[in-house]
Amino acid sequence: MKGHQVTIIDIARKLNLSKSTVSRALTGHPSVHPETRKAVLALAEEMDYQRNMLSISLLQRKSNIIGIIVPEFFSSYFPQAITGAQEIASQAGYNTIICHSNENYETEIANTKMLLAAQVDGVIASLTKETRNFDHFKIFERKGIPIVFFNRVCEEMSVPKVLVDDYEGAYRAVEHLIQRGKKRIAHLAGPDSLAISNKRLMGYRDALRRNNVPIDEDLIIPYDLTITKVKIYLNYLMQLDNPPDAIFAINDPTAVEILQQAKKKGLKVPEDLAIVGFSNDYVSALTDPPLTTVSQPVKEIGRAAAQLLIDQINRDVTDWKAIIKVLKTELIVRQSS
Amino acid sequence: MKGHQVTIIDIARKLNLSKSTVSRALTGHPSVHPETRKAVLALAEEMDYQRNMLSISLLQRKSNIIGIIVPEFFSSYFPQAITGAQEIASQAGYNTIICHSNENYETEIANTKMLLAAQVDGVIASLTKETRNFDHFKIFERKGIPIVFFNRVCEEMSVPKVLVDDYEGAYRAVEHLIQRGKKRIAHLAGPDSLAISNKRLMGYRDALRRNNVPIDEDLIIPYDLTITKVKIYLNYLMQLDNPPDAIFAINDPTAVEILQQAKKKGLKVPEDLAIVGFSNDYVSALTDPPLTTVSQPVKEIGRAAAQLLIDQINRDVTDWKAIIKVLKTELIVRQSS
DNA sequence: CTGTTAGCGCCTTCAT
DNA sequence: ATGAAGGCGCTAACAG
Repeated sequence: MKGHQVTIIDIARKLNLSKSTVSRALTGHPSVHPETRKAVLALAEEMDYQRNMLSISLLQRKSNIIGIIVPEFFSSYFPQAITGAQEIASQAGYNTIICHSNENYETEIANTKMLLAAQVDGVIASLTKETRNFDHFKIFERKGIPIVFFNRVCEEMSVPKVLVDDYEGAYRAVEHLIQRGKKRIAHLAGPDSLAISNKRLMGYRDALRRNNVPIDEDLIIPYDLTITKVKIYLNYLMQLDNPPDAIFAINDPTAVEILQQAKKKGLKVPEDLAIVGFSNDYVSALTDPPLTTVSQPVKEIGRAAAQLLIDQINRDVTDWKAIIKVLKTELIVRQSS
Repeated sequence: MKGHQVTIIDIARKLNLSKSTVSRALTGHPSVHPETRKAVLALAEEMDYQRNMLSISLLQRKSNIIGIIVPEFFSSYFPQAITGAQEIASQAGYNTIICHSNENYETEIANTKMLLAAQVDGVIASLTKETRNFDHFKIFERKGIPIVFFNRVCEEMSVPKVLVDDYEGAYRAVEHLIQRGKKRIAHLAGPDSLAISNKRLMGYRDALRRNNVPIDEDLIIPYDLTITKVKIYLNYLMQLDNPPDAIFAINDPTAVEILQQAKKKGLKVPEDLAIVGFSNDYVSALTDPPLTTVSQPVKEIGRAAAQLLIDQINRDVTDWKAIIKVLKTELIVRQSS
């Protein structure tokens, strides 16, 4: 934007026309002489004219930008979800600004401020594991900017959300381990700040309870998703008097790390220790042995979130609908269990 | 942006001040009464006032947005590179708009048009495997908008680029296979539209040549990076009268797929077939056996690209420098070779 | 079919 | 220390 930008005025001058006529020709307005239109379009092309969205956004009070905030970019989950969201957004004429909060609450706040300043028309977000206060998200609501959460959602805000049946998925995963004959099933859980952690934990508990497997609180370890800590918890678990014979992990990166550490300890998977993850990340099919996991339709989640958001944007603030969309998971049984 | 946006005028009215005074207070201009400033800042806070970047961008003819175009989001490479780039960009006060071309030439063109319309101050790009014409990128140069390529760079444009020593990396990888006693080393190469394909291929050839291993053109297969085709090529190779005893793959996803398919065929890795990849993706350490690969400092590549871009943005068009930064790779030997 | 005018929200002269 | 005026690039309303 440093060199001289070609504007409508440049074209108007060269063609001896008014700005408005040029503008009309460029925007496909019907009432403009075919000859004039042709001349304008030809010159615009020749001069590499490009509409300045900034001014249009300012004028129309609509930026056609959607902000997306995700906590990390490490697993294949969020990149995939973003891909789905962008697909729908760009079809609807929206650009996207992607932010990662890097699992950091302060960064998340900074991201929301930035999106606000950028005048986004809507926001799709998934929380950091640290987020317990939601004021920075509530500002959007107050300003009439719709927001949609997915995966890591804000429970206390009544806005659209896209989820999977975490409880169900966890339940089936654990029941599967029981059917495999496992009696001491541990759960490496997520932090209790995240609703998905709690839902998966509930699925775990209920699966044990209904199958009359005693619940041992020592086998339930909530952790902060810092992958390097997995080793410590695995050591702890295996040194119990009555160690687990299976672990259900909150997500695939965790399961993969358990697997690596278990192998290092000389444990046989699944004989000594069965492992089940959650999400069906790209890696989970490639490990040795391949990982049993609960798959979710990640791209579809992104698509759904974008669609719900665009619906909200097109609706008047007064009839916003807090639709909660729950997608299905599927248990994928591989050789780690 | 649908509800009423709080503007400087709103604040001015409530405080019985002029717009300019409020603006000055907000921007930290020195010549404003401390009392006034305090009142303005307090009210701004209370009203959730947020500066409208659109108008500022329009006025200053600088959007503070950097566009990033990458071909895919599937391997961990591009997400990681983007993370590095955003780190530097946001430190320097730039937002980023991320586009994926999805390995599609037309989409790449659409992306560049969009970034142009969004008035980005600069662009970081990595080409699709299909891109052979670069007019859509040259427009940026012509308009005085700097552009930096990384990984998949445009050879015919004299702009900053960030690369790794692909030739070196490939050379060392192949030499390593030779040292392991392999005699028939195949290369699953990338499409010749990409410079990195050719450089890695040259490294492969030279390593064989200098070590007096005959080059068999039948063992060199350029392909379009469509992962599903790997199976076909592996079948072809293994059915040769004199099949390969090792394969050097253009990248890790390819190597991982070769590994999976080889195992399906009952081949022992590395005894029957050694495999080496390129990039040290997250997965490559987790496969069975873990993959030998050439690692690159991906995040650092992203950082370097962003830094070079910001340097260009801050320089006058007349003294843009086409700095080419080459980062080091490192051979990581694991059990697949 | 074309031209004129006004203004989106902000900052920057220039004036007081 | 504060105000008033102008304009970034564009479109929409109102005139012909």
